Amino acid sequence: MDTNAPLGRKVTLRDIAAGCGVSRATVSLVLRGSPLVHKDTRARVEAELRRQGYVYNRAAANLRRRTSSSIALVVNELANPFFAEFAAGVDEVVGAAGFVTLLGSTSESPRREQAVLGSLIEHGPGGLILSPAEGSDAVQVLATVGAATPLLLFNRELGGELPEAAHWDVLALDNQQGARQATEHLLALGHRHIAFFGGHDDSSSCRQRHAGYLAAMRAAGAAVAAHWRVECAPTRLDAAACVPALFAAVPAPTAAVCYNDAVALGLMQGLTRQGHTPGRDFAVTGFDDIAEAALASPPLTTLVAAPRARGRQAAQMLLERLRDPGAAARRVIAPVQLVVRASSCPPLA
Amino acid sequence: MDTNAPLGRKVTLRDIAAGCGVSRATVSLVLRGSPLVHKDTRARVEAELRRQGYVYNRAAANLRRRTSSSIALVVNELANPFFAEFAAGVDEVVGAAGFVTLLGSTSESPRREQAVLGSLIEHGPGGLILSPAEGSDAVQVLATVGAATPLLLFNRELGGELPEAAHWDVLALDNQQGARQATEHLLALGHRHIAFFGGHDDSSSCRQRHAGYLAAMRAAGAAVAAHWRVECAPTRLDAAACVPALFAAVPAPTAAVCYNDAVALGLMQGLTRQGHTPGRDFAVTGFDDIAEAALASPPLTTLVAAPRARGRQAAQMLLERLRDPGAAARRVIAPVQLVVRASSCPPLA
DNA sequence: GGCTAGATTTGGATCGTTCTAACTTGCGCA
DNA sequence: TGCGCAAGTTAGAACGATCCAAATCTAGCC
Repeated sequence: MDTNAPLGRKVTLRDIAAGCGVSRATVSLVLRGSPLVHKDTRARVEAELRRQGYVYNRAAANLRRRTSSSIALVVNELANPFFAEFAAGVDEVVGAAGFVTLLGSTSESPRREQAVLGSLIEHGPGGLILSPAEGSDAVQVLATVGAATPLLLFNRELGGELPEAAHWDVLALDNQQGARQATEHLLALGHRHIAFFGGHDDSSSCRQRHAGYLAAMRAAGAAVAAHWRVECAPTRLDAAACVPALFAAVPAPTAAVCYNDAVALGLMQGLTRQGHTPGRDFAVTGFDDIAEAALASPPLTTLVAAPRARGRQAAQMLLERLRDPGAAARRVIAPVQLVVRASSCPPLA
Repeated sequence: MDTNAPLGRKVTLRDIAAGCGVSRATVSLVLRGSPLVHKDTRARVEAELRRQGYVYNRAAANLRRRTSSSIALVVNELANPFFAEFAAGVDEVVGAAGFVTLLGSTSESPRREQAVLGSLIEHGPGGLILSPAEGSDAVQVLATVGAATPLLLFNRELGGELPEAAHWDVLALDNQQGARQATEHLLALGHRHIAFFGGHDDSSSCRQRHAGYLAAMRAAGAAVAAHWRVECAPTRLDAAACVPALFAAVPAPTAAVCYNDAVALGLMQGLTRQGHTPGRDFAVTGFDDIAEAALASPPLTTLVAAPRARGRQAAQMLLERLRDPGAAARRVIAPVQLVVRASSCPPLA
């Protein structure tokens, strides 16, 4: 191929047609594997395609056919391993379906999210998977995405007033049930003084997890002391710094359900610094099962959300929506699974 | 906006033009902020754009202008945090330049790489950033990418025979210099018996790192025993299993430069199992500075490659290439930086 | 040979935008 | 009055594919 590439002008249908004495229409049919063209013609055209090194211009085709061959994926933070896995899962399915993934990362900034959405939408994706930035507004998002592009929300809800006719699909994690499982696990081990540690209550996922914790405590008839709820930024560093607050009053907790793994790791670090030994005299659970969770010492009991599988699932849901735009909006809550490791010990006798 | 959206037909220039009694050309000029249109006309058109909820069709524009507004990014494994960071860096710069990122992940399979490249290239990206899968072939890659799309290789070389007129840009890490720094650091601490542990010599990055180690040893006049080179798969598990080989003969090493962090963590695990205490009676260095490195016990001395910055750099290089397609091919070797942590101790007295 | 059914092929319009070259105006000035 | 010029505006042909309806080419059959 490429034998006489003019270098600069791309090879088009017209060149191929001219090159083997058929019409553009015929070449187009060959490209799309139509049964209408004669075997010999097809062979001749295919040879010419190879000879000239033709590459299909899908944008032109999409323009004419009024179709799309891409899916946009906007995540709040691609560098976060959780979302990287998610993106990998999305791309896997999207690619297998013959679509291409348009990527955007928002760094948790609603302003950047608006810009990214605006830019992506101009490329006419067939659908959009969005893991909203913290604090992004439903009305604004809908305004730039428009009603024509199917939208699937992952992991978080949109903030602000919901417009009346808001219809999009949702794939969320079962935060509440997950935190409840973790709490029940600690209760079953014999703990009664269990804290809920980390995160901020203005994040919806944190509220849901906290609610799950409270539900489990209530169901077990366990009292909850006010100082057992310690808020902090969802980072290892801030978590470690906030540990003293847990022991500021009596009764001190003997275990903590953490907002997520980062916080849990920070908590364990802070505990060690105070002379405690997590996994021996204090039980800890996390959420997410990030890579470090299994490697920490002690290894962290946590909830696995299987982000890659979630990515595949999200892509699948969106593809189904493309097939049937009229179907009712779906709301899928994916279960999470408790993995018990050494960090969740029974209370000291 | 969106007041009377026909739902199904998208709003085009023609609709706007008709809606406010000007020609398509004028609307087009307004969209592109041309100074040619009269202030009042512009205002009228802009109002109509908002009223009808117009969204720009960049694909159509690209078709006519014969330009592109996307950059393709193909990585061998997006779920790997190193490449996720890299991708985030790429997207940051690509997005800021008004382009969109087309994403593809190959799962280290040259076959999938071919498929992904073929699919992406049909969308006519302005350029392509590729971190090749292990074992992907130069001739094949060039055949599907074509000569028209600028190519930037990251992190790895392409295998196979290089075609005569192979011109692409390259951004690589300074593997050799990095390993040399690590080795010199151990030498400076007083070690003389230093092993090179892990990786396979058929990977180019491993060969480069090994060469850096040898150069440092040679420069210091330190002898190198044959059993100090232990090959293993670049995984924690296999590394831990191969530890005994280091001590199979005398003199036993007192330190090891490892192929990467995964291997280094495995080595430390294996050492502990054998009754050694890494960071006290055996010094270890890694490569990559993965997230776990700082959290391991002891924290791992390693080389940071700053993948996010590399992503930004790669995107920048490609954008420069788009601006000046004729410039000579560039080959940038990004330096890596040694971070000293507790795993690299001086030899026991 | 004329006629028809089926198999192939094709010209020209079209998708939504931009580009080119030309077309209006209005105004100042000889 | 007529002319040139600048400022605004626009018709119509692209870009590279697909769709549609119509054209062409077989055979087969009476």
